[in-house]
Amino acid sequence: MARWEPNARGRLAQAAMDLYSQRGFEQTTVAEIAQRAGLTERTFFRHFADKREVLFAGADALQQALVGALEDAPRSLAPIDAVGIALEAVAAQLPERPDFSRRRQAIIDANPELQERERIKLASLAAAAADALRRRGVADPTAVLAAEMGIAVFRVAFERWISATNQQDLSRVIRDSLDELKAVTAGK
Amino acid sequence: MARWEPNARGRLAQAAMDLYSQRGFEQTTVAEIAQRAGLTERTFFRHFADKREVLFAGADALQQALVGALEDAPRSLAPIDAVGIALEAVAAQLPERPDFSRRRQAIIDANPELQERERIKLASLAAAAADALRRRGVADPTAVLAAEMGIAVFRVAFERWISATNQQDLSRVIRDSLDELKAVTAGK
DNA sequence: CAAACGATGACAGTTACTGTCATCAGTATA
DNA sequence: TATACTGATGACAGTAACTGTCATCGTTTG
Repeated sequence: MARWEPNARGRLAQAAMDLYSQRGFEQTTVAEIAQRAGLTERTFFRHFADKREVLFAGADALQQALVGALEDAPRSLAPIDAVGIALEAVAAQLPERPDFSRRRQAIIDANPELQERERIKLASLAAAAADALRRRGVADPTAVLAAEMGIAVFRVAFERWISATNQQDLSRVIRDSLDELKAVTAGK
Repeated sequence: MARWEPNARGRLAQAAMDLYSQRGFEQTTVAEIAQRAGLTERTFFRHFADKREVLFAGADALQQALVGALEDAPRSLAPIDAVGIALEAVAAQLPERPDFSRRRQAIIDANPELQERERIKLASLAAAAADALRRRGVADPTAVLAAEMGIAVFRVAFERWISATNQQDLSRVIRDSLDELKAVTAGK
């Protein structure tokens, strides 16, 4: 018989989501999360670097999808369009239904500390995209700007996607938002 | 005679900059900052919301300059060009010489927590710019995208400006960077 | 001149996070 | 089969960021 219940990390993440939803992020202590998961506070910090990180553990997979897609994209594509393809690869990593993303985003939107972490994760995505573009031969500052624009498009599209009224695929919303971006910088 | 030495806030900010530079942000305690300023830890937290905020207290003035310039800019300008003018107004708030900005940025670049705070401050600038654009009659998502583009341009330009080799005005670097942005989204 | 004010100090309390050592079921090794 | 090793967890003490609260006492105001 196993010495411990399996999937400690998953239980911690679930307990954290539940408590952050119910009481709010600040009003939840790590001790409470650990207790609900049947573990100790110390073990929480072995699985997650800090109290916020439990909501952002999935970011690594998104970053890998982004970079992989940029490496595979046809070299003939302009930087901004390669980024567009990469954004759709990121979208493919998310569940088809936005329910989970909505729950998670509501928690983040209710707390400034979590918004800080979200922004730095997005900045990290942008930096990884810029690196991948440079490996495609795109020079700075074009690489940085194309990457930042891609992330801006993703943010706008994601927000639309999880909005209550939206009916479309994230992939579709991304394409539309990218087109609007191109119109903006064309000075229209 | 005054009951206390004047400019407690300024002394705290100076002490913090000095110590963050010498020992690094993490290795500096708030108690040390307060002691160097001749005050107590409790007083530090009356002037600054947290240990990071002491490096970002100037952000309010930048935001006001940004919004003011957007309100004053000719309505005939395309959103992205109005944003360009607003960025130059922000630049005018900074000292002409990048020395101070370099010192400050070196501290931030050495610490992830400070980078989080920097990013959320920039995000706040972007949100304020988007609001100002909406008041100019620019619809979403154009307003959001133009604002985010502007902040991306500012980041790139600022980094160039404080680089050791740069000789140009921040204002000039901003104009150049904005032109490069336009080239990116034109699909070149 | 008395009362209200406002910046600061003193001090106790909470909690995020870290370092360190012990525990012990499972696994590899001699 | 006995022994050593491993790896996830617990136990526990410690640091430091931040908060709440009350006291202090020059300054300002009526």
